[in-house]
Amino acid sequence: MPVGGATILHADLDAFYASVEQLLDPALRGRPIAVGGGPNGGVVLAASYEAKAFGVQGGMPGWRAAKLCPALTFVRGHFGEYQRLGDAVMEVLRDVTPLVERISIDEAFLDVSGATHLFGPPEAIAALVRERVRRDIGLPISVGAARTKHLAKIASQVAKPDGLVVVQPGTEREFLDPLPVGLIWGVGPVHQQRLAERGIRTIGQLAQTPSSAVEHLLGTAVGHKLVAMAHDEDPRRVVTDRRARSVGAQSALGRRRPEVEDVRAVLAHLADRVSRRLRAKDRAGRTITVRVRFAGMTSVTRSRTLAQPVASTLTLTEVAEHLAWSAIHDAPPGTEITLLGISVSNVVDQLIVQPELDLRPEDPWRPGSPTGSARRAVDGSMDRIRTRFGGDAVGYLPAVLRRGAAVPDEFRELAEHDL
DNA sequence: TCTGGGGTCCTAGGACCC
DNA sequence: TCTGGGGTCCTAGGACCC
Repeated sequence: MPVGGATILHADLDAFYASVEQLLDPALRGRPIAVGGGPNGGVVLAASYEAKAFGVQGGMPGWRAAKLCPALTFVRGHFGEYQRLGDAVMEVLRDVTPLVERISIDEAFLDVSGATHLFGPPEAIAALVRERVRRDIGLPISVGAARTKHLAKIASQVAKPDGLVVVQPGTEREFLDPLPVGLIWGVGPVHQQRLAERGIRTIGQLAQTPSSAVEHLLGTAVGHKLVAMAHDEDPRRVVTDRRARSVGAQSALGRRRPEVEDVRAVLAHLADRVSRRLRAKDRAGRTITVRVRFAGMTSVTRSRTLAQPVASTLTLTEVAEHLAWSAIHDAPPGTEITLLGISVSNVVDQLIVQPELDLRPEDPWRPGSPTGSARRAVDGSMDRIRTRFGGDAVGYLPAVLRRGAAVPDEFRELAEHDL
């Protein structure tokens, strides 16, 4: 148990992808750069601080970024390097304590309460981590230290770029009160707007608002949580073995009229990616959700929960196809689609193979499709070939996806959570 | 010129059960 | 004949995060 001291650290690499590019190519240092996208299309995945100064942000269409910052240099990502360097940073953190909770490629919480006898007080540990990451890896990293995860995370945001902020116990209120509510984890543009309409802009103002009023504004659970955060009540511990509760894959397609063969090919490709990840970890899921985005950015989901967990490519494809067409048929005739996605939730361990597919007649499998054992045999041999010869040895990228601006698989993998 | 891809959690209504 | 309250699961949508 932490007894006092700002023993929770939040370590967050600064503009990670962009910093890696500047590390790899000295000519890019000190210049506004964007990873991904381009002046004619695609989205910016990350921007250097020099680019952020012009208002360029991740997720922004490339043409808009180029307009904001005419001198912007677009670079293709070195996704393998991001994975390698992100992992290396985590090893530096684990040298300090095993209590590291990685929450993304470039970000982690540390509980250093057991490390102070070796390395000194939390502020010294934070400084040490920053120095080692800079010296051994060459990347800038910001660190926040506080008594809770929530506050440590806010502190690291305040510390950016390349800084260290320690919230000493007892000084939490004076630190939090003047900060904008948007710094609270879980407060995005919508909540911020709704709070602002009631005159609530700072965390201090939020802390002085009755919980019931905020719950009325944002819903019971969200409101309750936010007020607790504003009061600096955060019971969460650092958890080292987090596992994903769902696994999914999606692809933007550009605008197209939905055609049976296209839809089937894309869904088969997505189902293959999802089910391979499940099988690799001996897991399976009961709920299958399909997302269809239509031109105009409106998107709908259709889901179905099966009696048995599934992890077979073919089953997933068939259920997904059924769900996708149910969504498409509910849209006005002639509507174009721009994205298809599949997600599997209600995920469970499945060390023993279930008789997945000897199914009820009302289930939507096509008549004459393979039995459960045939499906397992196909998946099994595909998985073995891929293990031997690499992921691209079998399977194919549908022509529909090749025509669009498909994102490289290495980039997808960066965002995957451990199953 | 027209917006990526991976996730988490919450809400509300309906079905169903006891 | 009319009626309660609690709990669980499922579906669809939405806000948010990296």
